[in-house]
Amino acid sequence: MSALPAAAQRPLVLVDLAIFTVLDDCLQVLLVRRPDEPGEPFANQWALPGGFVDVKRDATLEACALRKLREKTGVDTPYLEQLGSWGDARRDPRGWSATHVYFALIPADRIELQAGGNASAARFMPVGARGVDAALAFDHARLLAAALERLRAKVEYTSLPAYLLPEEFTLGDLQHVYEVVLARALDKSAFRTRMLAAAFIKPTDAVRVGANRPAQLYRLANRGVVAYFPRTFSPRG
Amino acid sequence: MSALPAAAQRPLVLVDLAIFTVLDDCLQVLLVRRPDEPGEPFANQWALPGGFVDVKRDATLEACALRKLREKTGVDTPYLEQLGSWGDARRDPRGWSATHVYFALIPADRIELQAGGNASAARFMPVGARGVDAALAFDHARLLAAALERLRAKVEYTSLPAYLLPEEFTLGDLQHVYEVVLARALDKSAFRTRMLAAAFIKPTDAVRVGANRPAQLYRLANRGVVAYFPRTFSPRG
DNA sequence: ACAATAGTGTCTATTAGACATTATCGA
DNA sequence: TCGATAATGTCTAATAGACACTATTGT
Repeated sequence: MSALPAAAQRPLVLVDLAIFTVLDDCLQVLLVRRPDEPGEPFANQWALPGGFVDVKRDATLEACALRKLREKTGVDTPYLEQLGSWGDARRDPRGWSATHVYFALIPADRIELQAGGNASAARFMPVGARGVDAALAFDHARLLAAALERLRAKVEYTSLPAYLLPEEFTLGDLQHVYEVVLARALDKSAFRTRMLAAAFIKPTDAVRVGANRPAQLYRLANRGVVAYFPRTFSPRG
Repeated sequence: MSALPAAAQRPLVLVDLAIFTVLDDCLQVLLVRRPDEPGEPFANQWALPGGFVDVKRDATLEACALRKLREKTGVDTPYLEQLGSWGDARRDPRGWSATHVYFALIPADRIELQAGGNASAARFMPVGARGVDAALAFDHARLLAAALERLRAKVEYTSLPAYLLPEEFTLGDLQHVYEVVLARALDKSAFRTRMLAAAFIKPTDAVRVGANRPAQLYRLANRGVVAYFPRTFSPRG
């Protein structure tokens, strides 16, 4: 049992991505259309972007995820977190396969969709309470469900939604993305106290003007550090 | 890029396990000694138990993890959670490899260590603030570090330590394992209120007698459900 | 002046932590 | 009676949520 598995006995290894953004006041996930070519399973169906690890090009799994992210969106350094891995004998008709799933958050204003490569089309699709409307290829429905569960759970007690915004944003903007992802309203006063106490944002020296009182602009104090709140948002908590 | 990778271009796929228990008032992790055989890297060094996925025997990654867990400990259904995956070109001298890491919690009283198979020895080793004393094979030191970080973080706001205890336990026992894993003392009154409010344990109709007032025995209300507390344990929080 | 959003203040119910007190057993 | 641990009660400081109120812009 300790011997190296014969090459033919090795599972297929893939990386898939759940890339989220907030567009039109709605949480959306990036999907690509499967190519319609001989030997390609699930032709023309929608799927999460991803594919095989290339041992020649990808030094690490994360590098592979970043490469695929860049290829699809043109974005270089969003928030990227490993979600988990799924592997079994039946999820891909081409053989025993294991996929490493990452989830990414990117601001809508930085996206430049690239439909090239293996995908004949790429688009963001709105996410409802139970996922997207389209049927997804492979087991991507459950991968997406897991990504959504993780995202919605973490939004309750972390600063993750800040990565869905442009570099500069107001506290109103921030509250809005929280409310979009959580699909419920939050109290303004409590929200502001909480965000400022967590100290993961710092005011810039600019304000946003409009048909109302100007709003202070903020930016992340440190893009690499996610803030964890000591409690959940839950009402009456 | 969409073509199936040639068999020789496929990464090696492994599963490794961080199996924790509390023994002698100390958090411990199961390690195995690498075999001293030709072609086996890191001969005689300590490592996390694990090995190649066997596409003939393992229907899924989790089934593979459970198989290895059973082979090493004789235990069938402890707490098992996927930690994440690590894959790159250099972590294993035998080639580009990706390992799926699981972490398990098991009660010390159910363990029957099995040293057979690929491992010439297996033992629990105490875990300090920065891991174990021994040097570990491969990149297992960082895998263990990640497992410890996850465990210690989750102990702050979940019922995980209950899986380190026998089926029946007192609130005193429970507080003790929390204190061992957190390496700090907790207030008894707050602890009890919190555990009972979370309602993941239910009293049995038995008590434990001793040289003091008898203690109510509890058991998990539902072994499959982990309780999440609305706050962290942090003092003055 | 008014609409609109930004930002702050006040009140209250809840609760975690600290610590004291009471309870119940064996020796 | 005493030692030991179980279990509960009391007090206080902190704070989240609810909501009212003030501030500052453009039109």
